[in-house]
Amino acid sequence: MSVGIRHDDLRRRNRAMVLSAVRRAGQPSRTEIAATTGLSHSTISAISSDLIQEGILAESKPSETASLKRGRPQVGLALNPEAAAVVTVVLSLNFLSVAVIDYAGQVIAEEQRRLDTLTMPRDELIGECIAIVRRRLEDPDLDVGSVARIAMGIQGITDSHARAMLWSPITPLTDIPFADILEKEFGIPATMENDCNMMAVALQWRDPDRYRDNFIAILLSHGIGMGLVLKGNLFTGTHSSGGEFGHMIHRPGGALCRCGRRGCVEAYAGNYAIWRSAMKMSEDAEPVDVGDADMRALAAKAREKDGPEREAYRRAGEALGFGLGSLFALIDPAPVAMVGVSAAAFDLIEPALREAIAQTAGGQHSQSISFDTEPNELPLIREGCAMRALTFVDQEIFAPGVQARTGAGKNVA
Amino acid sequence: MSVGIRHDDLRRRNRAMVLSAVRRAGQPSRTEIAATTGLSHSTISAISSDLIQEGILAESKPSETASLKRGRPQVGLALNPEAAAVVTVVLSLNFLSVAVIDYAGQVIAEEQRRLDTLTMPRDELIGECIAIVRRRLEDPDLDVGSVARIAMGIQGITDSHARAMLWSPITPLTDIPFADILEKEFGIPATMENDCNMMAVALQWRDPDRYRDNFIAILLSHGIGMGLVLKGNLFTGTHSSGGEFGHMIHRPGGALCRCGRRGCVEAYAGNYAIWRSAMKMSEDAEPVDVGDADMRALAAKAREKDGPEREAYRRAGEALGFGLGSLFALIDPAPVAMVGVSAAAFDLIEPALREAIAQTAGGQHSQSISFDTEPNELPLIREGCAMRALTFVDQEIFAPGVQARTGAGKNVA
DNA sequence: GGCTTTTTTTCGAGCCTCGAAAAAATACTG
DNA sequence: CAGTATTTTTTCGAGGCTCGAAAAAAAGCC
Repeated sequence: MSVGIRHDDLRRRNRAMVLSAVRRAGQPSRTEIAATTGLSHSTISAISSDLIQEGILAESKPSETASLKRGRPQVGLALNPEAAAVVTVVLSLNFLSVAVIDYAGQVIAEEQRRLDTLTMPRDELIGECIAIVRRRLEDPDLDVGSVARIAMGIQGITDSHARAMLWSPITPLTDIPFADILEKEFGIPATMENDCNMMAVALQWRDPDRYRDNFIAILLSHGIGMGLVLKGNLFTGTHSSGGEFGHMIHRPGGALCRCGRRGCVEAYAGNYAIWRSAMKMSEDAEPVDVGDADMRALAAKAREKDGPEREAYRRAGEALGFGLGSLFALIDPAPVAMVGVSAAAFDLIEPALREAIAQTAGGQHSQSISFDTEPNELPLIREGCAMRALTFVDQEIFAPGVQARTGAGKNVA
Repeated sequence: MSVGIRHDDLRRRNRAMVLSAVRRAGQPSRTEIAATTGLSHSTISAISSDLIQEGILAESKPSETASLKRGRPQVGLALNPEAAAVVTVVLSLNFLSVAVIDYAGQVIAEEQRRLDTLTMPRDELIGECIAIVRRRLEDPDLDVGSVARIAMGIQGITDSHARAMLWSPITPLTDIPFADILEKEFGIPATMENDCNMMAVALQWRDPDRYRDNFIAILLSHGIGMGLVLKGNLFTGTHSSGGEFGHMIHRPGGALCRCGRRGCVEAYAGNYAIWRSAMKMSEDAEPVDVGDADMRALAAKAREKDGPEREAYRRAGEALGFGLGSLFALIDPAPVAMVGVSAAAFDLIEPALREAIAQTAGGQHSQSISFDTEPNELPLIREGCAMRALTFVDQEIFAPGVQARTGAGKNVA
């Protein structure tokens, strides 16, 4: 079934380990790396010497941190920003943004564009994505040859191998193999990632103390999405990106959901559902797109006085609470990050949510369930795409490292 | 974070790989092992020669399979039954059973006992478990020294490290660290496993074609439990055994569940819920224990004519269907095995189940969702415990293998 | 300036896996 | 029935990798 470990895998994996340690720690010394990886100093010395020679890592003068301890000062190792670059493409409702990011994770170029995703024909949508990437790649300031990976993020369902968009609320089009399209167009390996998964990846890098092994990122926006990290790994479905929290069933046969079915969590907690409920429209009313400004105004009104607006948020909280309760029955409680425009209204949602979750098996330790909010999802998605692309480069491009150095590897110097 | 690969890990892992290949294939030749593991013939030859010398594997004469092909006949490698033994302990409602199993997986001794688990005090319950194991271990026919692992399975929630029973429907007692208790008593490493997880493990060994990487085992009995295998690995919660499918919320504020909460799937699909509904009792009625024979009679009645009995199964199917729909929204559809006494009534459950699941996002490809039934859960649980214990021996006891052979390892012969 | 302390590199030993070739064990062939 | 072809298994030397110990390097301390 799974495959044995060949001898050459050893170096490959340990190289990846070292790169991962450097990316995580920033500027660790060789001694620190030896400690975190459990490998011997000699091994770390050999591997890092290789990586420096190959231009992947660089020694950094620790200017002020020195002169505190006695012995030989530690030399920090850092990622060489010029070792490679990656491109992120984020496609969301009526909005396309692209960024070029160096190997150390710094944004070195970006471009954003409004477009009408809902009505665009297939060719045009694909064309826009290709064009915006091409413009960045043809930027004369940029060393095109060093771009080693493209990571595209989209709101909606992707396949479990991160190759294609299967379905998305931002367009009626389905099954667009963006990863293959971009690879073919630019000859650079690409992936097509789910937006909420990328939010989770970004949170793991942003705040590793809070979001390390088990946590949940929930997008509260027009739709309801989820990115799930369990035991340190991003959770995906067996066929698709999975984790469609918004389409768990809250009330069988209940309110009409954007997906055409009834009773989904999203049909009570999505922006359109909150709006529909606040406007005292029927639960069968066709979902409409509500702007962020309108949602903020709605939240303000709900805070002001009791009424249908406040009730709408209460019902959203209830749906989210019972949904989380069912989720927690499966995976046990974990910290939650609420992301998106309605996360800014979490004060209106939280009481009913906590009340609902307390009525579920998953809410047994409801006081230990923590919530954090982040209103702006786009930066998170881009950050997640960037980290995903960079760790791919670490592990798949720089970790084999054998085909690059033709023989003259470690015996020089 | 995760640790680098040391040089000695290599042999250890590849030994484990070989043992795993042999356990899976039965009597593979060295050539077959080389093919499945991807290791070279020389490596397999060296490792298997070690394992044979250590008495873990044995060559087996392939009596009739030979004389079909031309060249040198393949020599089958098999697990040496006497290399070790494991003990399984299965504790279920009013029933305790223990078995001793040899390294090749054959039962070599067993004992079963009825006891009143619901009223037993803590010391007595623990005492009975210890006593039954002791009786088997002190059997003069058995080589006690070779017992390398005890795996205990119980209906209920265990912790994610498989050390303790946290909660169980078979006893009002909570938080019994059975694994520690057995280890202390017998000086043999032990685990405390969740019953449904063991069902899933057993199915994976019984029918690897059908149940390989992604599948669901659902226990339809007094309560509703689930064992989940995703991407080839048993799924567990972050703190507990997790996968409490029966306590996902079907109808917020709905029928009274055995867990004291309302609207759980189990409160509609557990034996007591079906019974309660068929007897036209209130949804608030306290759950009662229903015997297997009564359930079979109820199913017979439901098959006979339309009426409250048939309606009760219909409602159970609806709850299971919406629950599966929510589960599939998270993990995508996968084959399902229905286990337990009510699995024998799956014909009564299936129509409503399929109808419900078709109304959910997870049921999008409802025709591709397959169901299989197995009325008897106890043999599955024991089998799962046995395989879990045996693979532990493969990987943790026989795979280091270094401390056992003092120097005189491979250079002999 | 010598001594202490800490980090990093060097060096030889010990394993492990691999590929190629040899050995072993059987069926086919004339 | 002896020789040949075929397939499996073992043997052997080469190449790599990691490790521990010792050496080297680079500071601060007195």
